Amino acid sequence: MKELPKIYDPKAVESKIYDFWLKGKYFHAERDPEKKPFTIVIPPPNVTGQLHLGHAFDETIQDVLTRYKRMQGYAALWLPGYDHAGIATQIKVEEKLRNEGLTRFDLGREKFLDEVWAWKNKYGNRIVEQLKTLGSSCDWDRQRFTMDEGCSKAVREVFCSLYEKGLIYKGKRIINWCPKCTTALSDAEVEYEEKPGHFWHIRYPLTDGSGYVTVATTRPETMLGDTAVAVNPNDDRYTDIVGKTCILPLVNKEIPIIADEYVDMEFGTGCVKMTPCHDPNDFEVGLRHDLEQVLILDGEAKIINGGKYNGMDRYEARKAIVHDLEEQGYLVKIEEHVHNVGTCYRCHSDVEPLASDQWFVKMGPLAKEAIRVVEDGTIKFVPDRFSKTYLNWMNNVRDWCISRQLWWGHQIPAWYCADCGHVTVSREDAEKCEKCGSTNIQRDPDVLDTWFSSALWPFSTMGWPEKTEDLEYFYPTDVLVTGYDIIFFWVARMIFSGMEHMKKEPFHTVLIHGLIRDPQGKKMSKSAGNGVDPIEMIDRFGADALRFNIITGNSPGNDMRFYVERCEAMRNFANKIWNATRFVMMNLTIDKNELPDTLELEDRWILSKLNTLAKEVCENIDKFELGVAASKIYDFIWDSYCDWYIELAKPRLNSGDPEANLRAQKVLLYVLTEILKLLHPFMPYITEEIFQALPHDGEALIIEKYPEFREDLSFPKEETGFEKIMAAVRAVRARRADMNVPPSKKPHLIIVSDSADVFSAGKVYLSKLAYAGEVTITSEPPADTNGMVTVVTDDAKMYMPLSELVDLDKERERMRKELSKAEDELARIEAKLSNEKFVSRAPENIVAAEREKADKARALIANITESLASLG
RNA sequence: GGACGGUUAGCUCAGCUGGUAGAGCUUCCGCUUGACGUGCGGAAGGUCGGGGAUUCGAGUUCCUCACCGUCCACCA
Repeated sequence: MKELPKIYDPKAVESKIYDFWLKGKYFHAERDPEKKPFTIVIPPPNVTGQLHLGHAFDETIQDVLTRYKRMQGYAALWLPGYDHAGIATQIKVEEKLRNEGLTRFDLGREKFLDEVWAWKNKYGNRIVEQLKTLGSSCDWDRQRFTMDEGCSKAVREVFCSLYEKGLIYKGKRIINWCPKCTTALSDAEVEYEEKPGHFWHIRYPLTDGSGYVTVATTRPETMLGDTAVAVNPNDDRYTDIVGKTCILPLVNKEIPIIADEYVDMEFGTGCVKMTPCHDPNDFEVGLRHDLEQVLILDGEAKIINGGKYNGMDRYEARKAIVHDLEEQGYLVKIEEHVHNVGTCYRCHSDVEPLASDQWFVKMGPLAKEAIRVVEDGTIKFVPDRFSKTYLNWMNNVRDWCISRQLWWGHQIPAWYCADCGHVTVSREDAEKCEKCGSTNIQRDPDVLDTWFSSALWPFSTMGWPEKTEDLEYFYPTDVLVTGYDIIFFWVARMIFSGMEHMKKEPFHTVLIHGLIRDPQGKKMSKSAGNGVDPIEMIDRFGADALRFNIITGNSPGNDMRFYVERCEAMRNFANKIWNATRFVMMNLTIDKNELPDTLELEDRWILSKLNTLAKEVCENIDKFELGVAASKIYDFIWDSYCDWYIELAKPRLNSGDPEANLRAQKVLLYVLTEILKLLHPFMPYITEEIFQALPHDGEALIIEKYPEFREDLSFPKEETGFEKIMAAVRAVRARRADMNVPPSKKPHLIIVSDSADVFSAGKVYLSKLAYAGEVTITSEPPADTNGMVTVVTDDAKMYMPLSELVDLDKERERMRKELSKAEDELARIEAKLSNEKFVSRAPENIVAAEREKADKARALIANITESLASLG
């Protein structure tokens, strides 16, 4: 048998094993009518991005599920792919250009796009490779990109079909504008941050000189775009000035005073300046009152239409305007004011609300089905609470602004006719106006929101709009795994897109996980410099250790803190398995994995426990409790298999009895192999490596059958029987440790018990594990217990002659302590049992269990009392 | 303003359908026990945030309060 190194070295194994899987095409999912499909589409990472812990988290969960289902015999497809990430990628390339002293406008659209594609080709493979090092079993043959030909076709089809249905329209609305990215954003792309600011109270004189109105604002520069002042129609204070006009200071423009229900009489002065182009509410009021619209900011948030302030940056203008207002006596007061400022989710610049002509998706009709499928349980969120988050958003969803003033992305398929003004929206590139036939047409320069294409991901990746066999077989997908931070961006939009275009939900389960945070609980970010590089973790501890760390440290939907020490602990776990294997292999003479005909007590014990484990693991994975499943495997391997079963096997292996030796080998190998199967989805590399080194039938662990509960390997009686021996061993060990008896000292062990048969069967193990010399099982305590240490469990009294070590006083004290502990326990149980109501109302089995506990406590007390008496 | 999550051993977290608590790391004691010191054996450590209710019985259900956190909405 080949010799394994003493310490497991993931580096020597992982890439080799990954290549082995690739060569075997195990990741490739074939449509197979004999099998049930199981499908996951990857949340496409940014094509030029780098793997961070968030990805590692997300991908590990998906890989565990995929490998599990694959081993269960499903045609398991994990479909990989990447997102073009419009803004993020364009920003990066523009940054690179800026370092060369260029802007995208210097290059022009076409050349700039060449640059981005070059960038994509340069960095696009990095994240693919990183995903592979993690062990991801994606079907790389089906790799997709949101801007590849097929996905682009899907985008085009969806845009046109929604346009034809009247669900996409172009219109002038207040949108969120990022002056740094110089594009419109959707509502979802705005992040609100609480920032300290001011409330400036400004006086607008009435034109007739009869007084003035005072308005308050947090953005004084917007006054340049004021076209009215509004009051509430029911506000008695202002009834006489409604219909009058006032003079807009600094601008010296006459603007009307209007009445509108929108104004809250209780708030501030009850007078509100109306800036229709820079506030959504004012925009609505403006439409109702036919107010003039004055746009005062350009794309970079510099002042336009603002007289002497033109060309100033918005913050510069704010300062200047406040200064001028104060100087000219219009500034009444300044209050400190903390308010929420919208910022761009990409660059975190303050977003400006401004009126702009943009394309929108009409959400009302689409939301209806999207709400229904979650309400009626067609789509389930795990944990369930996120369905509430989702529904709340979907119920209040506003139209989705989908046009972006970028170049990198899917260009909007709309052509404007210079002659008749008609807009031609078309699946094929238009040559002429569909209405007047003019060739004097120009394509809309804008591109679509990145999320517009990711919304189609579950079906665009399978060939839609063509009717493909893949779609037929693999759609709808099964589980969508993602973080709660992109429920609105992505999950919501996939759901309504799936319902609208496929008439079928895109997945039945949405498994939501939390964020990985740093040890202080802070969000990891590049700017904070507190990020941990998963690749470095893989390098230091192995991918299996990283994966196991992530999976076990977490429960569904909750954030987790990342500790490098935990990776270390999991590496140790991998090493533990490695060495258990080393032990098994160095004792192996068989070349076939099969259970022996006869099973000893301890064999039945471990097999029965293994059987229960398989059941529990499957149950927990099925309900997406991956962390629970993984820890159960961990405990079984470390405690049951390594610390107990291997130790138990040693006497048989060394017994000199070839039959006994053989049986032990067989069970050792069998259980180890089952462990590898159970663990494989979580720790794929080391398990496959070991599987290959052990005698095995199948060609690869990755396609072995996942263990499940087997009635014929369930031995509950032997399990409890063996626990008695374990309890005895533990008790002896504890006592010896307490007395500082070294393992080399092996006294005679006399066991007095009613369960003599069990102890007799375990005699050899007692001597080995409890460091005993001779072991005697008897029904009568020794006549002379003088100088003997007594150890007591529920089922046994044990005596060890260790006279030279026995301090009688200490012994007595200890026994009294144990006695009083046992008596307290019994008192508690008896109190419970003497409670009429408990006995009458508690379920029978619970009462019986309590009675049994009481019996045990009584036995223990009797044992201790007896032993105490024998001490004299 | 609304919704949600958290509050359990020194630290980080488990604890599913109610029957007086577990793990990892840390700490302490001991061990060349021929797989593993990335190890073995043992020990210490918790009035499960406060208060109330339901129940024979509540980290576990309900109400309430406090603190921490997240999301959504947003009155200029």
